[in-house]
Amino acid sequence: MTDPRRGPGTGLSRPTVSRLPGYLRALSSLAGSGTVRVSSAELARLTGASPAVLRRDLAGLGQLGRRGVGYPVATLQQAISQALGLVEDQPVVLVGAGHLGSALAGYAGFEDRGLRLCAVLDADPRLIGQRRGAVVVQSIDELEDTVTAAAARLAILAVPTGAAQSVAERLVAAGIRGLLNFAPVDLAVPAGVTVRAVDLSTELQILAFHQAELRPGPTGAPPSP
Amino acid sequence: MTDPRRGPGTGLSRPTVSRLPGYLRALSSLAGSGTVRVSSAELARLTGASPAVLRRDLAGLGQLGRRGVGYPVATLQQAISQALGLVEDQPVVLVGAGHLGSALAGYAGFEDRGLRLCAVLDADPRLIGQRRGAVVVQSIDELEDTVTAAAARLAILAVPTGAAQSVAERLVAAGIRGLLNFAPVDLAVPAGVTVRAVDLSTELQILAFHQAELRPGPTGAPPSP
DNA sequence: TAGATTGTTAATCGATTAACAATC
DNA sequence: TAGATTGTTAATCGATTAACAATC
Repeated sequence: MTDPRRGPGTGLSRPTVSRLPGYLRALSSLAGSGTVRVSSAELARLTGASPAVLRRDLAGLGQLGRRGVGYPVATLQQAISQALGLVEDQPVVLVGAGHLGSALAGYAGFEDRGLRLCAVLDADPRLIGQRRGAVVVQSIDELEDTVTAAAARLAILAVPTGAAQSVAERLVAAGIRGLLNFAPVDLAVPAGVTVRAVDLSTELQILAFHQAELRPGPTGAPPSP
Repeated sequence: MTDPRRGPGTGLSRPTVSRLPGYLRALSSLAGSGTVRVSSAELARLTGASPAVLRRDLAGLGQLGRRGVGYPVATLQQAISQALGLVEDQPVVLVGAGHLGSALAGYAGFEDRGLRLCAVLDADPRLIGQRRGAVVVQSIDELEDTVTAAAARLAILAVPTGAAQSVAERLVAAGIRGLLNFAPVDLAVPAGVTVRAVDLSTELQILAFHQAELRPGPTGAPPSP
């Protein structure tokens, strides 16, 4: 056994975990329109997954569907929320109240999705005291106290590139275990801490490849839809 | 042959393409500090990839390194830029000049990374004429003309969820082939168009799983770093 | 020459797909 | 019963890893 990356008990692969939020979103939409039951074929269509992958993913969460019938929407929502650790709202600390941080704080989907923005911090004294979403901007000096008080394990980093690494280190030292990094830099963190990076350039560069790749090939006829 | 997803000539796998921007970023940093040569071990360390994956990825771009020596930084930058289709700056259209759109427009790394923000569009008449980054906000009525005039194939969608699908359709009809979607909705697009989605909730929910997973297991002792 | 490092091959690992028996 | 749909198995596919020969 070299690297047992799977968690204790939960036998969910990385790709499976990355698809669960998408299922959850589609299920919320279905629930919102009063749908109580859904088939793997329908949910797959809504999320872009294949029906086989979907059934396999869901089978990993327990005996949720009924053969010949489908899946109960509410049960599925509960099971996925539980698997992701979102049964109780997860407190999230946001560092950075600039343009990007403000936009993220205003995101209207935290509560609905098992997340709760519990604090916004910034180093700029002029921003302290201003409203962002449902909270008031605090000084970054209060970082450690805030993370501890909220028992937060998730944080969003929307600070200038030059500050990202040191703020990340303070967050981790205070107890943060999952970091969503919007600064264009590769953070170094200790084992046991997960970083996900969102970088505008990276995303656009990947898209650039795909659009460049799909030039009309040597065969003259363009592919029909 | 069922689904030849690889492009004409360029034999780059999806995971390889998604790693190239990271290499490019590390190389820019190296070049900035005057480094002219780098080994796969060092570049791997900087980007978090394994040296073997890195060499394999780069081998797909041509004969770039020299055995016993390493890779020339400048040559590598050129080769990756070429592979991604960024030798000439790619024009990018941004739709949405609200909080998020404004933050994205202010992103200071477009030019350095082979991208050029060529227009910002919004439906709100009060925003039209305001500066965002290096450009002035135009009416969304000019969407088709703008995309055509710039020959843009990449666009960023930072509009309200309810508007995302219809704006996406207009962009695609005007010639956009790669869409970076910040709205929390699964866009339906025709074949040949690539969508990448950035969703705050999705990212945080994935992080929630990882931090929940890493609870101390049944064995008493916490894992040492 | 000796040491270093790439490019490449073969082995391993893991995920997806297709098919179908179980079961509602 | 007949039709539908899940849960699961086996086959396929693709990526990563480890090792090393080639070569600077």
